[in-house]
Amino acid sequence: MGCRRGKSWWLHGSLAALDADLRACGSRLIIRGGASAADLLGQLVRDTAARYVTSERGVTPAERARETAVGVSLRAVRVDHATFNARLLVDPSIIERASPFRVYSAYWRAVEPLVGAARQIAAPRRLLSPSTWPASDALDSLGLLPRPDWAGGLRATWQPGEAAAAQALRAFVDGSISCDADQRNQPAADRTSRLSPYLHFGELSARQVWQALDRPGSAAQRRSANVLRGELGWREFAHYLLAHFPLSSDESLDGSFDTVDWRADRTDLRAWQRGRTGYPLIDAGMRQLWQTGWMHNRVRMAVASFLVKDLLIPWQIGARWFWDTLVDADLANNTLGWQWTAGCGPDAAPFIRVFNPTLQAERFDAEGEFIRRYVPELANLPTPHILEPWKAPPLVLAEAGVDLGRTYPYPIVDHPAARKRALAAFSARVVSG
DNA sequence: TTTTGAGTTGTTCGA
DNA sequence: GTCGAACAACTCAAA
Repeated sequence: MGCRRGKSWWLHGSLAALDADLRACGSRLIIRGGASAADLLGQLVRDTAARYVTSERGVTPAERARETAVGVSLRAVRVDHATFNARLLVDPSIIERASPFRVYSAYWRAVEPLVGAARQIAAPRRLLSPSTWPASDALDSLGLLPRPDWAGGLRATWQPGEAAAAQALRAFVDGSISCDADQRNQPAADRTSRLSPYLHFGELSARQVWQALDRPGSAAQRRSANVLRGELGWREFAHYLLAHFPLSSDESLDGSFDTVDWRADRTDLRAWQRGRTGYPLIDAGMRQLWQTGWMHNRVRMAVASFLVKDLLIPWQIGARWFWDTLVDADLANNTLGWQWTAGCGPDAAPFIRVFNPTLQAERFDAEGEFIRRYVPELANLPTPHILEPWKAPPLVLAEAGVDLGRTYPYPIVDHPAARKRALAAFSARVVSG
């Protein structure tokens, strides 16, 4: 099972849409590959006699290294290079502190008031063209589209591009924001914004979302909007953390987690990746990810907890799987999510957090609607039993066409026992000064 | 953005 | 009608 790179598929669509948008105002997208960004930009600047280059300011270590190299290369040919914070509500570097925040609530209390009411400037309708256009590689030459074509599930679910992003934002603000915050926790309800890939690819900015949320409404709507501002707050926090702890995408913020007696069980890992753990909510989530390149956040937490706690597999392995399969795979958000769930990162909880996959299903998918959608072999099981097929009476299973161990697996671990094993392994880790 | 188990209180039901 | 066992419902602390 190789990697899928859902986000490569997205990037292809995103670049195609950008090129179309640019062409509509008299410009076009130039694609160059095969060398470092610094060399390629140096070349392009010579080809076009450009005097000034601007770019978005990055956050990840790779982006920052690239910016430095580009800056050096452009200065050498006396071209100005300026970077701007376009990705975040608040630039992480302006938050002055002796030691960086490590807990979300304290971070957001300090940073939310700094989110200014930035003025929005409309995109220009016309762009100046050079006298001759520099050569561009074809978009297809980047090889971003999967071969063989497995992207049908993605095409059915998503439309990349700025226009689609604006539409998704409008639809969300008009509709889902008015719904009960509880509904947004239910994976079957489809009430989340689904804006994450647009935010990741810069087809939508956090400021645009922030402003869209800032509008009059009932008390319930304002509460709901506040919860969503908090989600943007988590996104800010994730980028802030990665900026301050550039190694955290690979290393636990709490080093004692390296001394946990992790398991490296490839069979269990594979069962998790394929959605064949025997826990219906976990399997539904993992299959949603595989089919659509996305997973509901509530379920992300549950499957991550299952991998790290129930299977005792290091969070980095799960993070890599998400990285390869999510269309919204974002280094900062992915890192924070996994470190938080593993408990080795930015979490103020004084206890080891272990999700119970059945309890989560009872709370957030009580009717088994989400499970039925992604685990069709269980679809005919009546409602209480679909959450715990291994406890269903043989007759009920037979009537639903479920043959445990054949059409659907028995649980690969017993959750209560796995929980105890995890708690023991975690408390046995070596905490050094 | 959690779960579990212990302890307490409340309810039911049969003798 | 009363008593007490059994169990459900609830709260709370600890991991």
